[in-house]
Amino acid sequence: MKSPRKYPSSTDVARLAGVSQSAVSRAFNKGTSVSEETSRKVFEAAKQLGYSPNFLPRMLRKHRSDLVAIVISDSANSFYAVAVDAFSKALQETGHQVLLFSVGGGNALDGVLPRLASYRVDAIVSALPVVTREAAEAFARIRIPTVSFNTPARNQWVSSVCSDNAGGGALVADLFVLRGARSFGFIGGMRGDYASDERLRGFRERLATHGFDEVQTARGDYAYEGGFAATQAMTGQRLVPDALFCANDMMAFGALDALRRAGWRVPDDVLVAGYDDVPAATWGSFDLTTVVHDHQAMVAAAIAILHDRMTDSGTDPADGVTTTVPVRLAERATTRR
Amino acid sequence: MKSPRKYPSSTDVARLAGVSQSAVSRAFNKGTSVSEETSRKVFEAAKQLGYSPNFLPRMLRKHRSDLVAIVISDSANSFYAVAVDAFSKALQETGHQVLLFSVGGGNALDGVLPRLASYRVDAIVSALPVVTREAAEAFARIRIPTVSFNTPARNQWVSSVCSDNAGGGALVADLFVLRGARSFGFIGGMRGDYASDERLRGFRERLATHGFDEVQTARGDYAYEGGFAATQAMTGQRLVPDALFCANDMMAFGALDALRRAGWRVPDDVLVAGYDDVPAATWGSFDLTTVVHDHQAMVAAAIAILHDRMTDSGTDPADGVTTTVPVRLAERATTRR
DNA sequence: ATGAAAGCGCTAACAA
DNA sequence: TTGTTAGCGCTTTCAT
Repeated sequence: MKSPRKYPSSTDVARLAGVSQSAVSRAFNKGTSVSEETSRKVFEAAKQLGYSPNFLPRMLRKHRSDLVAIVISDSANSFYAVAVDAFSKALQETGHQVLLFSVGGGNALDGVLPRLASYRVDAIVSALPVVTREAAEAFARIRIPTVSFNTPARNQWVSSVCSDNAGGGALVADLFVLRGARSFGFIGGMRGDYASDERLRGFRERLATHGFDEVQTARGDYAYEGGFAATQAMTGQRLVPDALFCANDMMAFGALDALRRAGWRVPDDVLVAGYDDVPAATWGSFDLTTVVHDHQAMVAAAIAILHDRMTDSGTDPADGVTTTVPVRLAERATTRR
Repeated sequence: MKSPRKYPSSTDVARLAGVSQSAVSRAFNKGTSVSEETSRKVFEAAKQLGYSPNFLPRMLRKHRSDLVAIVISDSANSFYAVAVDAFSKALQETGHQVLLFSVGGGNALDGVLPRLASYRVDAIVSALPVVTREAAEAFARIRIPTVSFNTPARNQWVSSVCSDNAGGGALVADLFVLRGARSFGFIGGMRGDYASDERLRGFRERLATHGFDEVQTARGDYAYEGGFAATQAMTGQRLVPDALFCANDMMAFGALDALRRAGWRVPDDVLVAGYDDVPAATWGSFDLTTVVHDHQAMVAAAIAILHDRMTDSGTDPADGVTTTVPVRLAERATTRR
C-alpha cells in the first residue's frame, strides 16, 4: 500500500508556534484555559501547515468513538433510504458520525457484528426489515446499545421504534366498512416480516368487531411486481374482494394496474388501500388511499433512545424499550365513492 | 457523559493467556508467525473475555484509516440511495468502511470538510448532484483523493464518473426523429445541474444534425410535481411539441399525467421519454421510454479509481480522471407508434 | 495560563 | 517463534 501522506501533528504546530504541544490541544478544544495570544499563534501556525486535529487518538483516550453504526440491507424499501439520511443529519448535530454497514442476504449479519465492535461504535441503528430472535441476541452479545428501526425486536440491549402497524390496519378496516365493502382481501409481505403481519392482524381484528371474519390473503414481495401478480391471480379466478388492503404502497400500485388491466374499476368495483404514503401515492395515475407514518417522529424517537443510552445521566442500556409511533390515514381516490 | 464500558484490551487477553501482548496482536493478524499452541491459548482467552481487537490504534499507527467518506445531500434523486448501498457493499469487500456525511443546503459543505479531514478518511465519494467549481476546489484543498459520482468535476485531486449524459440525449433525439416528430420540447433540472445541461446539449446537437434547430425548454425540479407543472404550462398555452424529453423519469411521470389530464394521448399525439430507468418506468401505468444508465458499471468505475488512488502501486492522486459510462435506450410504450 | 509527562491499545522493529 | 520496547497523536493530570 502507498505510504500515506503524513498529516501535520499537533507537535508540528506547537514547534512552529513556539508553544507546547498541550497548548495546541487546548487551543483546539473549547472549555479550556488558553490565552488570547497563545490561541492566535497556534491557529496561525495550524493554518500555515494545513493542520486539522486527528480524531482517532481522542477516541482512543476517551474510550468513546462518537460513531454510530447504521446497519442496512439491500431492501427494496426506499423507506430506509430516507431514514439513513435523516439519521445521519440528526446525529451530526450532536457531534456523532454515521458508520455504514451493509449486510447481504442470509446470515451475513454474523460477519458484520465483530467489525461493529472493533470500530468501538457507541450505538447501533438496525435498519433491517427482518430481525429474527437470533439476530437480536447477536446484537445484544456485543453489548452496544441498539435500536431496531421499524422492526420489533427487544431484549436487554435492543430497543425498537415502530409505527403502529396494527393500528394502521384497523384504520383501513374501518374505512373499508364505512365505504360499504363486505368482502376483504390482503396482500402481505414476505414470511416473518413483522410489519406485514401486524398490519394484517390489526386489519383482521377490527373487521371482526364489525362482524366480518373472512379475509382472503395473498403474499407479495413488497414490490410492484408482487402486488401485480397476486392481484392477477385474484382476477384470473374471479375472486376479487370488495376491498383490497396491500401491506405497502408498491404492491398497491401493482394491484391497481392489475385490476384496471382486467377491467375492474377502482373505486367503483374495488376499494384499494396501501401503506407508507410514498411520494408516488399522490401521483395522478394512482391517487392511492394509504396509511401515513410519521418518519420524522420515528427518527426522532430512535435518536432520543440512542442519546439516552449514550449519555451518562441516561438509562442503563440493559433494558430496551419499545416505542410505537401513531399513524394516520390519507384517504384519496381509490376509496372515495 | 456516561463513562463508557471498558473493553478488554490485548493486554488483558495476554495476561489471561499467559503470553505477551504482541503475541495477541500477532495471533489476530494473519501473515505473522505464531505457533499453533500460542494461537490457541490466545483465542481461548479472547473468547473468554469477549475480546475484539480495537481498530482505532491500528489506524493511528498505520496512518491509514481504511475509511471512505460518502458525502450525500437530501436530494430527491433516489439514484443516490442505491449508489450508497452499492458503494458500502463493494468497499466492505476490501476491508474499507463507509463513513457518511450529510450536507444540508447552501454552503454547508464547508462545515463538513474539516471533519472529513479529521477522521483521516483515505478517500471521498461525493454523491452531490451539484459540485460547483468552488466545491471541487474545497475538496482538493484537503488533499484526499475524491471521486464525484454522476456529476462532472475535476482537478488535481478530484476525479469523476458520469454516465454519458450527452450521448443519452442524442439517443433520444434519434428516436424521436425516427418516430416522425418535428417539434421538440425538453424539461430540465435545476440551474447549474450538469447532468441536465449535458442531456439537453446532446439532445439539441443531435437534433441539429437532423435539421431541427428549435427546442422548447422548461425547467422542473427533478420531481413529479415539477414535470407536471411544466407540462401543464405547455398544455395551457397549447404549445405542446410532438415529442417531449424529460431530464429524469420522475418529471416524465408528471408530464405524462399532465398530458393525459389535458386530453393529449401518448404516444399518438405526443412522444415522451425520460432518463434514469427507475423501477416505476416499467409499471403498467407509465411504460416509459427512457435512457438506462449502468449503475453497476458506474459504481465499479468509481471504486476502481478510489482503489487505484488508495494503493501504493497506484497513480499519483494529483491528477483526476473523468470516466464516462455508456448508456442505452429502453424503448417502451410512450414512443412506440 | 502553560509545560512536562503519562498513557489510551495497538503495530513493528529489534533482540533473543 | 517469542518477548521487549518504542512510538502513533492526542487528552489530561500535575506542577509551576
